[in-house]
Amino acid sequence: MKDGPCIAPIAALAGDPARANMLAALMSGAALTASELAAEAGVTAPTASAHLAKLKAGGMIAVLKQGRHRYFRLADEGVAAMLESMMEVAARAGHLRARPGPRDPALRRARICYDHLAGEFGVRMFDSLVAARYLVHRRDGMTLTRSGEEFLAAFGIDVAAFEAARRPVCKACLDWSMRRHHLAGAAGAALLARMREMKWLRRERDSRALLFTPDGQAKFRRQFPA
Amino acid sequence: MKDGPCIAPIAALAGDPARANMLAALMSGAALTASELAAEAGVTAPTASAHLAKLKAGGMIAVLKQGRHRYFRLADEGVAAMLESMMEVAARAGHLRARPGPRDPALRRARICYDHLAGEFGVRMFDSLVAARYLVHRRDGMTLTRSGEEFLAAFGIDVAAFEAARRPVCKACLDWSMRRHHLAGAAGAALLARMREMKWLRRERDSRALLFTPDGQAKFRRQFPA
DNA sequence: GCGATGCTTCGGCTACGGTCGAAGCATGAA
DNA sequence: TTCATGCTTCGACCGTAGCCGAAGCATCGC
Repeated sequence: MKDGPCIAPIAALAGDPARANMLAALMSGAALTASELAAEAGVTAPTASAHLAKLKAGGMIAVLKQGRHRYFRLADEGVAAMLESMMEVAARAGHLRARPGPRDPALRRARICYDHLAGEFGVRMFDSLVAARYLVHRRDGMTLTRSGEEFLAAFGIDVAAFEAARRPVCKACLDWSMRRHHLAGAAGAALLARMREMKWLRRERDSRALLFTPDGQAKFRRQFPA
Repeated sequence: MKDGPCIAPIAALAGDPARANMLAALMSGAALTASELAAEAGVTAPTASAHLAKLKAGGMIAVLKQGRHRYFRLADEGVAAMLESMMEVAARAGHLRARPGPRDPALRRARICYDHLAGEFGVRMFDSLVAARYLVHRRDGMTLTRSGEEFLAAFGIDVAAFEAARRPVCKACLDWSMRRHHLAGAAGAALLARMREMKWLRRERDSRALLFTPDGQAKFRRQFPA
């Protein structure tokens, strides 16, 4: 079995935390620049450059030169499928790990994931948006529908700003506590920001937990019916 | 995206060559002992022990104690699916990598893969055995049929010895140069051993290439028609 | 009981690979 | 042209993780 397609070098590519973060960010299907990926991975530009060169050499990502930017995306469907299956295994392992200790319930209910809402509330919002067809699944990710844009605008969000930002508008992010999806991307971030603006919730000190006010919770339930 | 199931530790487990070899060996679906896996990975017992402990901790493999042996197998279908998808990506990358430089043609034709025949000859033998229904696909691997056993016996192989050995009799091994399967496992090893015994081929010095004699090649073609 | 076998733990060595700062190329803007 | 931005290359540092030999536990066979 020394022959066969040896998975070690491929797996090793995804095995580094910095590269794994980059790949996870690219799972949205969007093409991101080297700088964006560096920020996503939490490393400096030189380090990111080295990582991206390796991912490229390993056939995991494809690059598109455009002006002085370099956009990176996953090489093909196969790579995306592989990452997906890794997430499945990781989620299962993580799930089992979470089983013994009933983790902080506040974190399970609502927490901040990078810059958007995760946990039970995050999953509920995601499901609600999908049920209302404000958000639809597309090849390679999620898309905001016309009615979805109107909904966000009515919610007090500057939808036009999404166009300006290079960041993907909608991104489904797998929730480690629920093993379901919640909304990431620019829209996910904007929704959380708006909720904080309206004082529906506040961030707990020194924690990623988000605490809803009674009033905020009621309004959330009305806005995002199960 | 800091949340989500983080794939890095999982991928890192499969990213080490020794562990990758172990996992690949377990892909047959069989349960193997620590010693067997150590040999498969080409490391000493202590090293293998450490690797297996890590794989276990990561939820990739399950262990079954039986007497003074410890049998290891893949934890679940999800892990197998993940490894499968990795092999797909690896094969694709390997294929592309092989494209530019026409690699050593002798290696492409016939080479030793661990202890069995790989390359064009290996694939041809595999296809021929399948076409004759000496070998059939089953859930989780290949099986030698009754007529297949008779065929091997007529070829001069001690089929009864397969039972004694704990090693899986038939195993399909993906060929990196052909991107097709060839036969591994005890039967694959026995077939190659018998061919060497009959002087159909010899191993090239300091290489994994196998050189067929003109006579051996003719007999091979007759024995394993395309 | 006693040795043999299978596996694990321990200690120490080594090397590979990730990391960064500084400098070097490109490309686009002024 | 000249400057600014985006990215890469270079050089050096450091930590982690793989590796083995020897010794230590278990379990089995006699």
